[in-house]
Amino acid sequence: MPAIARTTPIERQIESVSSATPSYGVDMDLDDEEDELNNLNIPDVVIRRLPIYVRTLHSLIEHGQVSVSSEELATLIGVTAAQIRRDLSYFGKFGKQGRGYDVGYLSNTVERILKLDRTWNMVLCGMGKLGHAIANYRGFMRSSFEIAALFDSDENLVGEEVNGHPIRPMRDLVETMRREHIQVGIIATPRKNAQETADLLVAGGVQAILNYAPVILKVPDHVTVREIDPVSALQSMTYYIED
Amino acid sequence: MPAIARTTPIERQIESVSSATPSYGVDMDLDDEEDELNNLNIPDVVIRRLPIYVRTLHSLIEHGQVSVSSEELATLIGVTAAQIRRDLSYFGKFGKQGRGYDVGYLSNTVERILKLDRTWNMVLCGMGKLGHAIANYRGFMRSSFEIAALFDSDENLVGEEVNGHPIRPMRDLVETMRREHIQVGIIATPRKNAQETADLLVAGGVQAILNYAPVILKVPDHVTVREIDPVSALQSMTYYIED
DNA sequence: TAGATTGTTAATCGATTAACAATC
DNA sequence: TAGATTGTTAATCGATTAACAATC
Repeated sequence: MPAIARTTPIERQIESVSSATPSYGVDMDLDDEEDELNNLNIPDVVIRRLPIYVRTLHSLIEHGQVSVSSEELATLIGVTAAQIRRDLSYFGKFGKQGRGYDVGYLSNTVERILKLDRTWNMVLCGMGKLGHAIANYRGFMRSSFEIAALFDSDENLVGEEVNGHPIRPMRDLVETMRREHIQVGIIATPRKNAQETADLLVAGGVQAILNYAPVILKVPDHVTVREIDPVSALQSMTYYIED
Repeated sequence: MPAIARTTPIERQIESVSSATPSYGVDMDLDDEEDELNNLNIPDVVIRRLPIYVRTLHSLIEHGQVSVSSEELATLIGVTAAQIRRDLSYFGKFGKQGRGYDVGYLSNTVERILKLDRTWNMVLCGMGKLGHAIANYRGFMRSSFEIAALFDSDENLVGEEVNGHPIRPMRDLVETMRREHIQVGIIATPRKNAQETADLLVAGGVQAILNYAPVILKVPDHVTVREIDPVSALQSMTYYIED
C-alpha cells in the first residue's frame, strides 16, 4: 500500500492534545491521567463531530442559554446523548452530574481542543470562477480562518484584486507560505492541476488541505486532506430516491 | 429520539436495487439470489464510496484503459482491494477471475446502481453570493445534475437572470417542484432560513437535499441530506496541525 | 436529601481486512 | 495448463449504545 491521502486519516496521527486542554479549569477538574492514556488515538470520526458541537454551542450562547445536558445537545444535533458524553470523555471531564455542561466553558474547551483559539491564515490556489467564489465566501468571516493570499498560474489573472487581495503568480506560492508560516491551503484549480498544486503546497509546508478539485490527492502522512465535492454528494443521494 | 436529518442515513432505506442492476449482463452474470438477500441493507458508507469509483473509472476510460484489477483501482483511490471487491459484491458479480473488471462495463453498472443513467433536475434556493456561485458552478456540467430553477425570497432579486435561468419568488417553489417533478434541492440560504426552506422543499416532494447552510436540518426519514461545510472541514483539520 | 445527569464500562453492532477456494 | 484475480467467508478491528455507579 502506497502512502496515500486519506479523507479520514485513521491510523495516522498521535497528536498530543494536552496543550489543547486547559490546565486552569476553574471548577471543572481535568483528569490528566485518563487524558494521557486516551490521547494516543482519538478516532477521526470524533474529531469530525467536534465542529458541529462548537457550532451548536455557539447558537445556544446566542440564545442566552448557560447550561445544557448531553440529552438536549444530542437532540439539537441529531445524535445520541451517549455519543456526546463518550466523545467528550476522550478529552477530559467538562460537565457536572445532575447539572450538565456550562455552555460557554464547553464551547471554549472544544474550540481549544480543535486549536480554534487563534487565526489560521490560508492560501487559495486557483482563481477561476470557483476560486473567486471562495475568495468572496462570507462563511469564513466569523470563523478562525482567513484567506491571506491568492494564487494562479495564469499570468493574465495575476495582479487582479479579489476581495482585497491581489492574485499572485503560482511560482511565488512556496516562498510566500514559508515566509508567512502558512499551514493551511485551499485547492480550487482545475482537476488536472490539483496534484501538482498539492505538491507545491506540501513543499511550502502545508499541513491541512481543503480540496475542491474532484481528485484524490497523494500527500505525505503529516498532511490532512478534506474534500469538498458537491457532485459526489449528489451522486450518493440519488441512490436512495424512490420514484 | 426524534426523527432527525442524518448526513449518514444508516438505518433508513430499504431500497430495492434490483431495478438498478442490469439484467442483460452480456457475459457477466448477476447472482440475483445473493442480490436479493444483500439488498436489504447496503451500508451508507459503501454508497458514499461509489461516486469515487465512478469518477476513477471515467478517468481510466479517458486514458483508454479497458480493464482494471481491484488492486489497481484500489491504489488509484487509496483504499484496499478487498474493500472494493466487498463493496461491489453487495450488488452482484462484475469481474472475471484472473482478468479483473471491464472498465466501461463496471462504470456503466455502478452509474446505474446510483441512478446516474438519467438527468436529475434540481432547484436551487437562496440566490445571494453563494447561490450565484452555485448556479454558475461548472462542476455540474459533465454530471447527471442540472439546475432547473432558482428561487429567492427577496423580491429585489426576483427576475434577475443567472446562467440562463430567472430567479423566481420562493412562494412558487412548491408548485414548481410538483409540476416539474423535481426531487433534488440545494439550500444556499442564510443559516436562519435554512430550516424553513427545507420544509418547503419537503412540501414540494424533495428526496435529496444538498445543504450549504451550516445547520442540521430536520427532515422526514425518506429525505437524504448531505452537508457542504468548508468551515467544519477546516475546523476538524486544525486539530492535527503540529506547529 | 432526592432528582438529575455525568463519565465510564461492558455489550452490541457494524465495517474492514486477510485469506483462500473458485475460476477465468 | 499456470498464473492471476475474483467473490466470499471468517477473523479482526473499531465505533456506538445501553446501563449504571458516582456524584453534583
